Formats: sequence, C-alpha cells, structure tokens
Amino acid sequence: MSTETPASQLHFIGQIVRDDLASGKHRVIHTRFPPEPNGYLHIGHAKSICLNFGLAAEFAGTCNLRFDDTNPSKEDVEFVEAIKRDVTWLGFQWAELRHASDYFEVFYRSALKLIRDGVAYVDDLSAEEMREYRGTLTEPGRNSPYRDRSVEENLDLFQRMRAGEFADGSKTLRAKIDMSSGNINLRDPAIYRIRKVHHQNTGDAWPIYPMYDYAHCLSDALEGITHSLCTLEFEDHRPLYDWCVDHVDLINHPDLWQPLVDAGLPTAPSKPRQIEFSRGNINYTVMSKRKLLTLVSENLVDGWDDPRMPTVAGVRRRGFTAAGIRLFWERIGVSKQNSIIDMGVLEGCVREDLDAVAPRRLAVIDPLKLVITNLDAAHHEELTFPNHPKDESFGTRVVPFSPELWIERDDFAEVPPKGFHRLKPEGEVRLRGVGIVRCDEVIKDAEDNVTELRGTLDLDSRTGMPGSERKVKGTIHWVSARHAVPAEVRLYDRLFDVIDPDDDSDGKTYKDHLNPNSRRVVQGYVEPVAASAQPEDRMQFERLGYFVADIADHTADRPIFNRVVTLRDSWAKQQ
RNA sequence: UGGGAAAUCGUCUAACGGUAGGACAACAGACUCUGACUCUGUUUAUCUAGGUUCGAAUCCUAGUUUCCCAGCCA
Repeated sequence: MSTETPASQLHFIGQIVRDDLASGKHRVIHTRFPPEPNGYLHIGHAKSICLNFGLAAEFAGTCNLRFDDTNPSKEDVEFVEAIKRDVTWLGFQWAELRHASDYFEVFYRSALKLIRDGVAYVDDLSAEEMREYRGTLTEPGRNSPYRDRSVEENLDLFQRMRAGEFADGSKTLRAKIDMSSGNINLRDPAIYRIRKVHHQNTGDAWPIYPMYDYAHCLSDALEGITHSLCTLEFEDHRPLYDWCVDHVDLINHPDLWQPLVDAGLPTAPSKPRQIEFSRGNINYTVMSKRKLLTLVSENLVDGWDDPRMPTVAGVRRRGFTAAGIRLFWERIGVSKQNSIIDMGVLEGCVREDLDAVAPRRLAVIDPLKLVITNLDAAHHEELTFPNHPKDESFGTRVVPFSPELWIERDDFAEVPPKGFHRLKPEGEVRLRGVGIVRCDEVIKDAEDNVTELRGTLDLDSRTGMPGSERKVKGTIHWVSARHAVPAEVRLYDRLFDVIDPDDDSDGKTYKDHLNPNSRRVVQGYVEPVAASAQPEDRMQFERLGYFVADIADHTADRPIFNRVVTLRDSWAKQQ
C-alpha cells in the first residue's frame, strides 16, 4: 500500500499522512467531507471529496460524510439529499453519515465546561456593538464590559439562553481569548448565538446554535478525525480550531460525550490536525455557492442541474463522467498556491474517459440530403458496425442503409477551402462503412442554398471488398434518411463569455457576462440504435463529439441528447 | 497601517543543498474507413536584488507582487 509510494508522487498532504503513519502517530487515518447543506455541490467541492475520500482509500483509512448544519436559517433537507446523491455518484462511500447537529448536546456541555474553566462568557453586546469593540485590521479591539462576569453568572445566563429565555440576538456566548490579537478570529469569537429557528434535523429542540469555529473542530474531534482538510481561507482559523479542541479536551472528559455513547454513536475523540489546501478555481465559470444560488433563484439557468452549471448535478446532466472528474482533480494535484485551471483541462479529462467507455454511433445534427443515384430507390441493407474502434468487447450493431441519406452540411463545400478533405462537386469521399461516393450534382433553391446532393457510389469500393483499399482523403458520417430517427440535440457552450466572471472591477458582474449562446437547440437525425438509448447513456456521435441521452427529458419516442463535449478538431483549429 | 499565506514553462504541479522533471496545452510529423484516438519529436519556467556555500528553486537578508481575514455565515 501507500507507505511504499515514492514521496515524489504524493502531494504535500499525502506526505504528511504517510509520515504520520510511518512515525506511529496514527495507526489509521480518518478524514471527512463536511459540507453545509445550503446549496448544491459544485465541481470545486469535488476536489475536496476526491481528496478526503481518496486519501482515506489510499491509506486504508475511513472518510465520513458530515453535514455542517449549524445554521438552520440557511439549510434545507433538499440539499442534504442532493449532496448524498452527488457524493455517491462521484464514486465514494462514506464510513459514517453524521450531522454536526448530532452533537448539539455535546457542544452544549462543552460550552458549560469552558464557562466553568473561565474561558467563555455570555455577552450582551449587540451585533453592531460587538463590531465596534472588535477593532479593525490594524487597531486592536477592546474588552466587552460583560467580559468579566462571574462563572456563576455566566453559567446561569447561558443555561437560560438554552432554555429560550432571551430574544434572538440579545446575547452570545464568547470564547475569552485576546481582544488585541492580530488575528481577528481570536478576538473573543462568538461560539453560540440565539436563533429561535426550526432546524431541519433537531426541530425546535434548540433556541441556540453553535458557530462554525466551535462546532466544526469539535465535530472532527468527536469523529476521531486525524487530518482535517480545508481550504486556504481557514488558515487564520487554525489557532481557534486548536484552542477549542485543546480547551474542551474531549479526550480526557468522556462525560462530555456520554450522550453519543448513549445514543449508540461510535465515538473515539482525537486531536485532529487541520491542514489547508487551495481551492480549485476554473476559468469561464463561477464557483461560489452564493452566485450559483442566484443563478438558480433568478432563473438565469434552468436549475441546479442545468447542464451549463458547474454543479455536480449540472456536469452530470451535461454528461461528464465521475471518472473524468476524478481524473481531472488527480491531474491537477493539491498544493497551497492560488490557481485558476483552464476549463479545457476538465473537458480533456472527460474526453479521455469517454473515448474509452463511449460506444460509437452515427448522427447528423445539421442535415443535408445526399441521394445515391446508382442504387435502386428501394434498396435496403443492414450493415454491421463495430461499437468501438479499439475495443472489440463493445460488440457490433446493425446500421440500416438506403440510397437516400442525411449527411452533415459542413461536410460539403461547393467552393472548398485549401486542404478540405470532404465532399465537393466532382469530388470523392468515403461514406463511413459504406464505400466511396462521388458528388455529381448540386441542387439549389431560388436563394442559392444547397438543398440536395446527388452522387454515385463506387460499387467496387464497398466496405469489406478489395476495392475499398482505394485511398480517398476523407471519410464522412451519415444516417439513412428512411430509417433516421429525429432527435433534439442540445449544444452547450460556456455559461459565461469572459474568462473571469468574478471580476467586477469594471463595474459589471457575472450576471452581465452570461453567454447568450450557451445553449443552442437543433433538430438532427440519429441512427435507430442511438434513439433507443436509456437516459444518461453516453455515446460518441462519430466525428461530432460525445453526447448523453438527457437524464430527465430523453425518451425513446422523443430522443433528446446533450452534447457533452466536442471531439478535438484540428481541422477547425486550422481554419 | 495589523495578522496569515503563496510566488517554478501558457496552465497545473514536482524538487526537501547536488542534472529544474512530469502532465495538460501549443507546434511539427507519422498513422487513420472518425481531420478522433494513438505514436514520434519540438518549444517554453525558478518574482527581484544581495548574501552563505564547492554547489541555491531550496538556506539567510532586504524588497516586490498576489490571495485571505474586521458575520451573532460556513
């Protein structure tokens, strides 16, 4: 396993884990993914998921899924269900499913302990007053006038807070640390606030709720987390994280977590180590929960699972694969440098996965008719095509062929540019799996638009015959018009038309940069086998790209495909 | 003007005082019944200035730039 892995292949967190195991500091490691259920997971969360679950798997440890549900006014069960679904879809299994709210009683007892120990006090300052007392980035704060209340008074007040005797916002419980610290998180941070709000998990049992800095670290400790991984902005919070863990000291105070034992929740408190890594930002998109929520609530997109959204549900509906996303984050690595990753890297990873796993199909999304004149109009064949060019295990399928075909409008040029390898007047091209066809006639309408092509098939060049060896420069795809199944094809492009939608320095916001062409819907034709796909089946439409049968809207009667990503196209690039 | 962190090819990321390496992208070519895939080759980087050292991306000093922090959000 793991401890044999050469150091050079491990990122800095992997190295820490390896060293902790090697030194005997830990026998097994435990990580966790701790989302707040106040929105859908996005592709950035997937980095944390891959890291936490991946590390646990690599070093034979475990990873919990824990909902950080300490702020009931923002959270919702819809989100917890979506998060569970997304984590599972990404391919991970949690050892235990927990909620911070499972620990509310422990947090409460621990707060009582901090009060008794003289390191927490009840403050009557209003939110505005507290801000004034806090000082600024460059000036120290001042002690609250309530800071020196007696232990007895604090105990009484806090118990009455818990009993619901006081109004929302009228009091807080604060850690007594240092109002002059350069680290603002240490200037007597609030650890409990009064909020008489119904909680999605605990109902109306609690009128007070713990703050993140207090609840998160203790949750980690209660679950025996050894390595608590989070993003860079929490670096400043680490001293507070350690302060809470050390002052509550769950390890030596089992009475505090007896409620969990009574409830049958396996509990073995640890001294977790917080380690920070940088977020994975991606260009041409936004990745803040607030902005994603706005896009959804203002109907700027069609929902959390809109295929243009960077949410896990969105990229899934778009057709990205879990394996592609995992490959992406593995390829990106883990470090502490702020970075912005090119969206093309993600797309490349998805292509790489799909190339291996997607069966090939024929489809035409911008149809132009081609009639083969040297075949009887009633001619009909059933051709056998391999489903994958490099993997025989995909088997074969039957593709109907007749003299009247749909081909891609792009595959014909009346005045071909230099280097054009497709159909042109008097030119020859190979029809995929059929043979070499020659364009004899171009039929146009009154506006000079090409409406139909007529040509002859070289019968000696039919696929499988010796004459098929004859070289022609291009091969194009087609669908038999008589057998073609009409399909709606949704072509997606980036949601934003600027590289950094978060940049509002010019006075414009991300909402001003929505790409009006981010979705184009066209009617095309697909071969019969493609139409019979199940929702979420992915396939390659040859020469066009990877497509997925829409998870919600696709039916065999009304096929609907989303374009996942195009194929690389060195011809288009050359143009 | 406080505290915390980070600066390496276009992008992401290695190096842990001893040859600046990899991946992706780009470019050139080969192959091709997908202008895909695959294969081959090429280009490109240590924030700056000093210092220590036989030797510095790495250690020291000074500076520069970028990011984070003043919620009873997480």
